[in-house]
Amino acid sequence: MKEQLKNHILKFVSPSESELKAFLNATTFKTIKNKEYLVKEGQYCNYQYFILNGCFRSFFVNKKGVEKVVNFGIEDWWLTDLDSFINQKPSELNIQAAEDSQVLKISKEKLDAILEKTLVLNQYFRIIHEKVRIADQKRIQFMYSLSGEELYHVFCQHNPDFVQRVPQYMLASYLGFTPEFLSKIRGRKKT
Amino acid sequence: MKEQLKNHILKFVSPSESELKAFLNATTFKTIKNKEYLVKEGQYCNYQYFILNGCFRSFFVNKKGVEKVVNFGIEDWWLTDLDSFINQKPSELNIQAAEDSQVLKISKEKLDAILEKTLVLNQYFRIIHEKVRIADQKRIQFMYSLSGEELYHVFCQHNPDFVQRVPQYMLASYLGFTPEFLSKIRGRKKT
DNA sequence: CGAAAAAATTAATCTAGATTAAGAAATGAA
DNA sequence: TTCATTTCTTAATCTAGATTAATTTTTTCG
Repeated sequence: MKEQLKNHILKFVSPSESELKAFLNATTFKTIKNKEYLVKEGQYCNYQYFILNGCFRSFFVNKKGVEKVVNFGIEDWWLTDLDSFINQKPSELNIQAAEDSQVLKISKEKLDAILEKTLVLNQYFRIIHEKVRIADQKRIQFMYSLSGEELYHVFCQHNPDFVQRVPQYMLASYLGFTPEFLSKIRGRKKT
Repeated sequence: MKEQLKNHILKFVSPSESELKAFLNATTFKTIKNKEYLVKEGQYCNYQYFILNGCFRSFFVNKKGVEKVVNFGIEDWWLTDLDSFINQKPSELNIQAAEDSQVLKISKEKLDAILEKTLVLNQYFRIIHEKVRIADQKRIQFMYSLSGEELYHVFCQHNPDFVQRVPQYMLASYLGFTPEFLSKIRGRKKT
């Protein structure tokens, strides 16, 4: 199943056989059942996770005790609490499986050692970061310019398959409103 | 003035003299007056800008014709419209000086050529991206959990110096509300 | 300096979405 | 196949912040 990560890397950069092998060997396979946690608030997040299949949400709990979904992750995405991972501090986020899932994980020590000396893998992760930043930028732009109802419809158009996969209340939270309001929207128009 | 960029790079990575020189030589100096544009919506953004001094805002204009400030940039920050720069498409953002400013710029061609072969500079930009992603993450978390009033006070606490430097209406836009509302907040409590 | 432009304030009114509270459906485990 | 848990819906009420519009203050620059 490391083929899948290999293919993902080859989409963006051209490592030598040995560079690729060294990296893939540094990863380990893990299975997670729906509702189980990859990372819990307060823990140190010492791994970066590549999702092979399944689905995750990352969320935090606000002062009122409400869960706020910050992100989703699906096949072929890298997921972690970056702040915890990079700065070695307790995580403010939880990362929880939203389906039975499989991931490859790599520890900070191993990743650091590889990034210390391998050009192509720095390129790979630089490119991944660029892509995420562009996506986040788009998301902020949407959040700044669309109403809740518009946000929902745009999200459904862009991710028609994905909408089916997570409960409505997670989607509502991710889009920045309450499940009751999402329900109201869905009552208005059929999408 | 390329000393400043050099020092910034040395904070994060350890290039050889020649790697450093090659990179610095690829940058060119530019002065911009307050209100002038580095990037305009619709243009291709072929440069990445390192701010030596001064201040910039990036914004887009929403459907209703209202300017939405997406980000600010100050000394020692890299600034660009990433989507336009990376994917070579017309920019959706404007980047405008909010003070008389000075920058170093590097073209996409030159940067690509350098990143093609230099480990340390890939590390440098990877680290920059990591930092920005962590900051963006924090920002999204704040936006999801704080009221407008709280957002404003937290922002003032974290950036007391900066608050003086930009007009209130830009700050309001950046925080996601109207200048009228910001004015109301400021009327309530003194900060 | 003084006029014009840009920025900030104030106040009245309005609305998208929150909150609260029940009940209905769906899912799941035993 | 049933009981319990989780998820979704509906509806009434409430509020943070938008909108509009007029006024004042500050900045700019000839």
